[in-house]
Amino acid sequence: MSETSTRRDYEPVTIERRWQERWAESGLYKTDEDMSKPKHYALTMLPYPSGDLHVGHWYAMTPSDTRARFMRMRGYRVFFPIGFDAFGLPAENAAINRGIHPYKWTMSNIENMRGQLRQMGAMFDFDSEVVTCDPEYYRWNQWFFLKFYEKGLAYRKEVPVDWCPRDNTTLAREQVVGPDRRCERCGTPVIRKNLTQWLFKITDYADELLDFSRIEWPERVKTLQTNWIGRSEGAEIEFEVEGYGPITVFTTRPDTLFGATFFVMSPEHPAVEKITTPEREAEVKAYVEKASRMTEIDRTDVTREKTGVFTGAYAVNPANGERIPVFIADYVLMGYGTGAIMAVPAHDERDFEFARKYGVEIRTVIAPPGWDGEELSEAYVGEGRMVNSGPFDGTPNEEGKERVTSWLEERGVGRAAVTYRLRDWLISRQRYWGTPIPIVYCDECGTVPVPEEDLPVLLPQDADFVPTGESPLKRDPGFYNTECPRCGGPATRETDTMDTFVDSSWYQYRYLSPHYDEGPFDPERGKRWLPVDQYTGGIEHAVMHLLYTRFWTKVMRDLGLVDFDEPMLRLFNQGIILGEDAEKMSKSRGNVVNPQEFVDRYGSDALRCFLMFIGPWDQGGPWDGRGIEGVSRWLRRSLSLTADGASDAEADPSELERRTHRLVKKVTGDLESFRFNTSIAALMEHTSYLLAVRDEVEGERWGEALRIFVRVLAPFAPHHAEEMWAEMGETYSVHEQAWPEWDESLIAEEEITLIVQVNGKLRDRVSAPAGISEEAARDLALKSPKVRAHVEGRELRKSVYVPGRLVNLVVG
RNA sequence: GCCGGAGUGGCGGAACCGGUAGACGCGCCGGACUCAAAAUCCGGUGGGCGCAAGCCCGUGUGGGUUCGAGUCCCACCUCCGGCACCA
Repeated sequence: MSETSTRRDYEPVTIERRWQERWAESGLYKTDEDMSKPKHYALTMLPYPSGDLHVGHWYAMTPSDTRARFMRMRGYRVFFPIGFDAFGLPAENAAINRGIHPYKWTMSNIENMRGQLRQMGAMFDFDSEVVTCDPEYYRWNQWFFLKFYEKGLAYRKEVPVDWCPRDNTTLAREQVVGPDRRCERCGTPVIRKNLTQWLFKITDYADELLDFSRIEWPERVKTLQTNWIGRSEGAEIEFEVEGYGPITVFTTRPDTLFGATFFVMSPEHPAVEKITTPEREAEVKAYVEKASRMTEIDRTDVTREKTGVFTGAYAVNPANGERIPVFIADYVLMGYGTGAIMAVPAHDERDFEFARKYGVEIRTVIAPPGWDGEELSEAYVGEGRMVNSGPFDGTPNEEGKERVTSWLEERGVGRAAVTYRLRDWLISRQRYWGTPIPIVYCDECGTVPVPEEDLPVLLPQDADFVPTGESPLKRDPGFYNTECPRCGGPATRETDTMDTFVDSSWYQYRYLSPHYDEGPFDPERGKRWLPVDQYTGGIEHAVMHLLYTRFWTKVMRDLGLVDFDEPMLRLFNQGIILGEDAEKMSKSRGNVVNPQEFVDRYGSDALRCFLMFIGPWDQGGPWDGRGIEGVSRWLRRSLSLTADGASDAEADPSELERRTHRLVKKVTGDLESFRFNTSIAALMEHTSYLLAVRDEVEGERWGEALRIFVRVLAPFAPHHAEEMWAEMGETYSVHEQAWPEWDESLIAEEEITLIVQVNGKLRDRVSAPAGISEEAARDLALKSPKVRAHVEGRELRKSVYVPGRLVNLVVG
């Protein structure tokens, strides 16, 4: 029977289903607990249960699976769990639109997606699955909240918050994106509100979060987080405001203090009302009023002309005792530093613009190179020597920063200070579908945490969850009204729920023991598996999830729950898979690729391999519907390798061996560094070679070469490799086989192709023995007629020899 | 404006340490099989000149370093991502 006729009815879907069943029956992917092996905790970001796995999930998860399988074959015990990030807005919105309860909607989606995940053929250990909307899970969100509260890391405060008018809830600052400040979820521009909200004190960890020395993460993420935290070093300086008292400013330029010719406060600064003189009151009030009505977008528009009003008050510059006018202006933000600044127009562009407009003195105190004493035509922000600065004249300004700071310190009017851009994490959400915050308010006892033993505070099933701007839980009397755990008197519950980023901040710990009920995770399991060795997921979480989970782990360490500092040692960010039109996939564009269609037609392995083949994983790229055909063709062709061939043994056996070992080396190196695309290219190339020599290789050697090939293929195309392995009569399962080793000495070739260049230009390729000497190589090169044509009649000045590769003849 | 990243055939991409530019795949062209088509298989495929051997050009642009540059350095252009009145 010819190979084409046996393969004509090749049906990947049938084969794949069969193996998936066999794998499940035999428990092939139950987590290996053999403690004699080194551990490898591989984690892929958990999906939101939106209903169906889209091609983006495949793009994120199947290469992660390939990597995990590779580690398993290399002798690690691998933990590769999966779960569902099940709280959040889409469930509620779907519920509102279709009248289904969010719980039902979410659970049926999860059920559906579990099946789809199995179809991927990934080695997920489904026994460790976590569903974050399960009380068994969110109970521990509440437990953590109480621990944070005890440590003073959870607090409630009236703060200006970003409010999404469409989703009817507050957002964390990280969840407001773009220059026009839109909601990260729905794209609606956010508005400002003042609300009393719960926050987590992530700023306590700002400095530690800037330290990436213990993790191998992409530079990109480290930079994004560093910028987001935005550490600025400088000084706090107290300015005495006449008739009021000291007001503190923050500056990064204490060296320019002598040039502070005016003082500016944010319109929201609490002292504004008190310092304003009666004759300026009306104007100041009007300005404050106007500023408060302005949207955040207009307020922070850099291109807007600076405005402000004089308060009538004067402050004293502590450096030189000069009286300087106090203004309010909306370019000073209450949310950064102290909400007040010393304005140095000569050395700050904003202050310069303001001073020009309002006729304030612009006094140079840092001399630009070659400065002749005249007034500057624009702010000079560069380096220079201090001038007009009393005792500091002549000091280089960088040195001046420290000297002025200690001078202020000695006089008790200033100190070195650090300010961050990072704000505390606002976790309150006015929505139903989230973890209730375990706090009770009692008239007698005030704010009372729910005792640990009363957890979980269950989310009521029958609440009316339509959002109105207030938490739906407030309208549920059964939930809202309760007893004070302290005095037993009547009390009410906190009705806000937690940001869903709380759920994903620690899920990697819960996976270890999803049903453990004495703590968030079983410490014994933790010792075996923590921390996560390799995390994979999208870059979009750089300053949200990836920052929160680092914060969370540091708090867990300080709570004595873990003994390490970082949750994930290594991180790899995959790119985004785009539509065929190279645009982001979206329903409105109609360019969404449904993976199911391709699974049904070509099989999971073809889809997996195609997604890995498309390009570098961190780059993403457009989907190419025809490209998958090529991958499918390759897999089908490779299947015929297992059919018996003739055994005339004509092919060069060392060539087969060399290529096989070279393949192992190549794929091993590529998989170590996530280069799936070139791995697949090498596998394809090797397949073509094997097909070409198949009838010319003696049986034993052929079998050995093929066993290596199939094992190397296994992480990429797990079903396909399993099928080939079985057809070869090998014992189940290929996925329990060891990753093949390669022998460097077998890779080396005896004959090399020597490149011959003349003046750096390629002129010929000649065959030469591998260890050829420089002299011999040069002589060989000079014998080539092609080379001679370029050398003849010219002087050979020198030659460059790269052993085993090339010889370059330099002629004049 | 500031901070990252990237520009290579018709397309996705490869070239990992400065040493054969374009691996692998798609597409396209030609051939085999077929009554025919699909599928499959074989061959070709950066551009220009040439019958050919071969020669010249070619990795966003311009310069530089080097025996040799897609790769290193300088300047610039374009695109993508992030931040942005942060004192």
